[in-house]
Amino acid sequence: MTSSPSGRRAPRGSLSAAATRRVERPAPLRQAVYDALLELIVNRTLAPGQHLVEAELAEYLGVSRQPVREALQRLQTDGWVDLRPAQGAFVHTPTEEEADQLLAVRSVLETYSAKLAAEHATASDVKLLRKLQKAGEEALVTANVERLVKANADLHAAVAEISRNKVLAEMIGLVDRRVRWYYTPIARPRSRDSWNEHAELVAAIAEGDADRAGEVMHRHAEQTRQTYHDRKAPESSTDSD
Amino acid sequence: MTSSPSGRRAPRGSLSAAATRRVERPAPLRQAVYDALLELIVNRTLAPGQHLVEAELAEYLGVSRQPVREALQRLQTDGWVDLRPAQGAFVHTPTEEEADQLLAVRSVLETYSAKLAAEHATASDVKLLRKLQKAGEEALVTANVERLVKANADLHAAVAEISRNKVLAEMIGLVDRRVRWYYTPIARPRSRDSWNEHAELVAAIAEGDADRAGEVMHRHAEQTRQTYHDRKAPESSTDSD
DNA sequence: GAAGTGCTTTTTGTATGCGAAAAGCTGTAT
DNA sequence: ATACAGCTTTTCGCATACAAAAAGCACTTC
Repeated sequence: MTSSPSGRRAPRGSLSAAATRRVERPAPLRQAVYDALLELIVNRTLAPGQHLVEAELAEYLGVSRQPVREALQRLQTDGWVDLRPAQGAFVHTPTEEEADQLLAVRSVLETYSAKLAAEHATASDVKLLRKLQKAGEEALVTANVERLVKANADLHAAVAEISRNKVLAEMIGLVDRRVRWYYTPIARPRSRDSWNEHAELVAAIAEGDADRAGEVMHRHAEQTRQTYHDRKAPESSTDSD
Repeated sequence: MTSSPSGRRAPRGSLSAAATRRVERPAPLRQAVYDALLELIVNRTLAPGQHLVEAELAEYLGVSRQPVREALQRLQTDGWVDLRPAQGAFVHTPTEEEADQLLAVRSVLETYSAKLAAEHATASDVKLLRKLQKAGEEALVTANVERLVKANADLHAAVAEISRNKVLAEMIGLVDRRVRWYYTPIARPRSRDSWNEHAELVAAIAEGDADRAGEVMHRHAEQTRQTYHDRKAPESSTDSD
């Protein structure tokens, strides 16, 4: 939006170094556009298969085509849209096969992530996990789907973070977001079990038991995968939460 | 089976369906630029840390800044350059930590890939693997480093392909290329052992022994990782064989 | 009436232009 | 001589302009 240059003055050397938190960078417009489009895709405003016309998006977002183009191309490499050579961008249509493949890869990555997390977790890490676990269980009580999804994502992201492998964490982030996109419409039924498994996982990490953490996470991921397959049969029209 | 979703117009009855090879698309310029820049980075023409000026690259490649920009941004998401907000692109400088993390992720992904490959390999798949194995051993004899690196990449890519998991294969492709970038300078010494392990891997896949294939690949990947660490400190490792 | 062909419209791909931010340099004052 | 301030240069980020390709439509023809 309007990023008015509100007198951001470069601090002189006289300022305390600790407080000199790198002032927010001009925030590249393409990033904002990327976020906006991703949000529109994830919440189904832009339907799978839909043709995305650069000019339309540009006008809708109030920017020129250039940032839109750049955002679309990054969306492609991240698997959200298909960019056909001289034809433009289409919202990616997830196939059953692809969903399963993503879930399989996720399972492998998350299992490894859990193992590493158990090896590296500090006391404060465990504290954070317990906090997230609690937040998830609270969301479970209120049956707020949106909060549940976020709590789930936060916990998994935290585990990935604690694994101390940035490359791994980044990959998990990408895969998880796409899995969530496919999975959200049917996320409700498994929530209870899912959080019980999470609790088990946190316990294993707290004990520093890598093998057990990996095993629990593997079971958790495969369970999710199974649930996806079981649920896939009934074509749900609109699930309201 | 998942048929083509929508509107793929059936070819005229008069045309042979098999021969209707989709004519090559105009080949977007950004793709050519991406490939060119990646090549320049991998072969060290563009050194790590170097500042890449759009205008210079554009002139050098004989195109305008636009395709260069788009290529640079994709290079960023793939981890080859760092795009600092208002400052431009810099060739990514791999850290020791990052290399190890990549090797770790690669190990996990490739292990899973090998397992799947053992489960899905057909007779012709095995034939292909044996051919690639033979090509590698020949390259080993001629001691042609470039050919060796390519043969190695081809074999691993083939295994990923045979796993029948496209998502996995794509990820392995990304990770492997970066690993190779870090690893190539020291690729020579381990070639012999490496190809012995490859032979073992192919055998396991041919037998359809998923556990063994996974175990062999895991050992192979961890060995590579170890070699990387040993080599990094230019100790007098004398002969590794 | 149906099929094929050529034209028009739409949309992408590439190039260029312009403003702004950051880095570098020079001159001056202490 | 050094350090700071202000200016200049460089380079990016975004907008716009133009050309080429593809899709859609209407017209013609058999």
